[in-house]
Amino acid sequence: MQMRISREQAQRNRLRVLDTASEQFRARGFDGVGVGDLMKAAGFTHGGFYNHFPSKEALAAEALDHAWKEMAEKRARARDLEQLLSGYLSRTARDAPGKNCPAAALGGEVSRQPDGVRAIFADGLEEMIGSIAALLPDPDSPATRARAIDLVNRMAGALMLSRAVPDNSPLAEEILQTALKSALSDAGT
Amino acid sequence: MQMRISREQAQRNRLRVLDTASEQFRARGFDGVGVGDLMKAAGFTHGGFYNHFPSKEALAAEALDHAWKEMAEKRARARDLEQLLSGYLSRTARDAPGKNCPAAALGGEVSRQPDGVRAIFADGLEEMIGSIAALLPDPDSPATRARAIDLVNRMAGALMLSRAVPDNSPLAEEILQTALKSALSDAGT
DNA sequence: TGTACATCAGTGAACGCGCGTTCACTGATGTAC
DNA sequence: TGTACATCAGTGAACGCGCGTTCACTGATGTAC
Repeated sequence: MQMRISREQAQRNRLRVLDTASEQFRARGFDGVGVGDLMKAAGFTHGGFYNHFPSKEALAAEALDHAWKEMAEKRARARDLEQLLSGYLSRTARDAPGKNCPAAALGGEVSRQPDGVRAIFADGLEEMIGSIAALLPDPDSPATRARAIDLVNRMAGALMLSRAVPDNSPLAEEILQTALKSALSDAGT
Repeated sequence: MQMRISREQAQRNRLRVLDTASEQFRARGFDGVGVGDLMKAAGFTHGGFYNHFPSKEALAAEALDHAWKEMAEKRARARDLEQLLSGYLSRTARDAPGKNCPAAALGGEVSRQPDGVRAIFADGLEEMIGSIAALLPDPDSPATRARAIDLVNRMAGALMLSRAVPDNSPLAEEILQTALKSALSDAGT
């Protein structure tokens, strides 16, 4: 039990809490994760939480932002739209909500969050739309933006619905496969 | 303060609690509505709840089923696919989650619910897919089922995302309008 | 470079509060005769 | 049809529990000289 950690270490600890929160919130929902659970999962006791964040709500906002940034990096790594879509609509992504798109995992709950959280959600979503448009032909046209929005709706919708339905059910699989096939053919080279 | 109501009245009261729960859960989420809140909103005190339902979880399952049935009736009233889509993807629907599609309102949370709830969700979703396929040309072909699934993904995705984004933001509007336009053109007569 | 003191990240007990659920009670309804 | 009694829908106080948050404390880190 060591106390009074160095400032660098404290910053690393803060980041660890944020990473953990970002994953846990997506996996269990904002209400499904307590401050105590969270700090324990990050390897701390609950009391220290308020050295880093003013409230759970403030953490929720920051964790959502963090999740979007992680997704943006992942998207930047995709070779092309096909690779991006088949990763997003994969069984692997379906079964790891904590490591994947916050829109699919938290969209429903975000609508009941305070405005700050919703604004951050909108920023991340806007960036997702932009990065998908960038992978389509004629990236800056309004028609392309519309196609990108439609793709995002399908992606988030399909991933969310596939998760809601019972695990390993044929419908769960069918939703993902159908969404991927339609998205690919609509976005066709 | 009158007690010991007639059996018919008791059944009507039960239904009132169920209606209220069905709306409140969609509007505020399962975790956002307490048994106390709910009974109060229905016009009762909390204690009587357990005369009608064994637990909040059992109510959640039944209320979800109830919501799906309500939606099925609404769909049955639609003249054609165009009318169905423009109602589903309207500002009115966006702003009244409690009276509209449980997939868009609760999909994310359902994935964290017990299997019973998820199975009921899947049944309702399956029926939604079927009733949309029925409005497309060649209703029974596998290709039509795929189109119906794709439409459902877009509908639920768009409604959820439009709600998550700040109220009255241009993006909220754009998501709905874009989704409606794309869905209509893909489903084109 | 060494010493003395202030700082503050993390600990864990404690807080008030709201939750889901239980229970003794009430008194009109439903039933037996 | 009338009377006596059992039933049970709804009430509201009470329960244990977990939540978000606070706080006194610890002791190594950071700083002043």
